[in-house]
Amino acid sequence: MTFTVSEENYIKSIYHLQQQTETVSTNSLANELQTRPASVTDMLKKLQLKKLLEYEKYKGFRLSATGNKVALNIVRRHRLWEYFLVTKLGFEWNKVHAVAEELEHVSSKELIQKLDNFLNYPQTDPHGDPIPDVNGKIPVINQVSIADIAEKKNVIVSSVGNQSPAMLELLNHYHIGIGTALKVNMRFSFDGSVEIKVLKHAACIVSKQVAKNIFVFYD
Amino acid sequence: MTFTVSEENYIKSIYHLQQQTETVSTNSLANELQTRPASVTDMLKKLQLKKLLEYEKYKGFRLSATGNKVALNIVRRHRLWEYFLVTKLGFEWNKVHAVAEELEHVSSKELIQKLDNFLNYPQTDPHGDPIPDVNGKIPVINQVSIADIAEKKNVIVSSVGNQSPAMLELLNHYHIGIGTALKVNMRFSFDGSVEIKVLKHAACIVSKQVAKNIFVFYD
DNA sequence: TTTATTTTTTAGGTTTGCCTAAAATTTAAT
DNA sequence: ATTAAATTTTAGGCAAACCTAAAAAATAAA
Repeated sequence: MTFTVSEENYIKSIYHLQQQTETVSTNSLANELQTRPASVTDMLKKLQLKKLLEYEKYKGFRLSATGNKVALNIVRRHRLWEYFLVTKLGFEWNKVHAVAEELEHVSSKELIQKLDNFLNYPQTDPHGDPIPDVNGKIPVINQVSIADIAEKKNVIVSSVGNQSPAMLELLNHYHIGIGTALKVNMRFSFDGSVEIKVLKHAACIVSKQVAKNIFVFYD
Repeated sequence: MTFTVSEENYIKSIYHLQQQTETVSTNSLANELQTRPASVTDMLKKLQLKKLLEYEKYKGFRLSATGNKVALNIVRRHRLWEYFLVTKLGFEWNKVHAVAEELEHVSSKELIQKLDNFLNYPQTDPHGDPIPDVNGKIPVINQVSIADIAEKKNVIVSSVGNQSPAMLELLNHYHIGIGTALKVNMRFSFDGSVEIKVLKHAACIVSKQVAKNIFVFYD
């Protein structure tokens, strides 16, 4: 089965919103896609007809098992392209999203299989997010937010929870990226802010909000 | 200025048809795009309005200077992707067309610039067709068809004029690709067919029609 | 538990790109 | 030079994906 670019965008957005809330609302999806609630309702009907969606009028909705598989495939394509753009073409990791957004809709199965092989089957994209395999299986990465780890521990950044340009700008400023080695010096219980020390750079303090979005490996 | 996928396909097809005939007809374009003449007329009006086309009712049409620039940019993207697919992802050179057809519509300028750099600024695509540079300049490749060269000359295949699957199948069968070294043993004046000898393979005879489509370097 | 507010859906309309059938024009044949 | 045939355009429609404005339903507040 094949889908339009628009359908794929809806499916992908529903998938992402589902990670946070059990069931998705029309308004939140409209907001995510920068479109109108009425347009969302239109598309919901189509997706339901195609058995990609579990949907009852006025009751919210979520992807069906099939819909989920389709979503994972789109996510897979998106993240493989992001990895390609950063590691092969030399894009900055905070500038790949828009381009990957276009590339992900190129549908050739053979293309993605060969791309995956060319990239040597990467496990995560440049933001540290896991790349689903051909069957939609997502590799498990053991990680904790630096808002939650013990002080004085040397750790490696594994991923970043929020990928807005604002967040990425901040991380660049502090010289933090995937793979960066850092240490949590101390945590201030007053507001949950955290003092961190990045190798070869002066110690700095990040807010709890930021800390929650920086994940590091643990075993 | 930005164009829809459909507009880009029309522009590209008009460009290609123009290589053979001075002015393009509605029917031939409809045939090329596997669509109906009436649909073509619709689009012609749009492209004319956007100043991409010189067009007079019932009189045929051709790309304007602007239209030509746009076309060259699309051709550039298409051929860079083809080169990428063959040299990096390991696609067979006769199977890249369809995939490149999708990739060419991804519009990011930065993407194409970085891709070109990554590929090391190739001059020709896997079929030997020249790749226009950022400014639309097409590298000149000195070549002649083997229908026209002297006998007993050792030459290198530079490009193939017809890229239909049928032609590419035939070439694969005779072990002929871009860069293949071969010699024209003799030409039969009766029908213009040509006996050629590919290095390490038995001599074989190709029809005049095939010979006209095999080009080799000369200086 | 009514009433007010917010959310969601329906109704009806637009644009893009396609279609068929019929009319207009050009080209070819008698 | 007419007539016939082929080509091209117009007219009117359809589906996808969006929109606004109004109606319906659900949720929150009084």
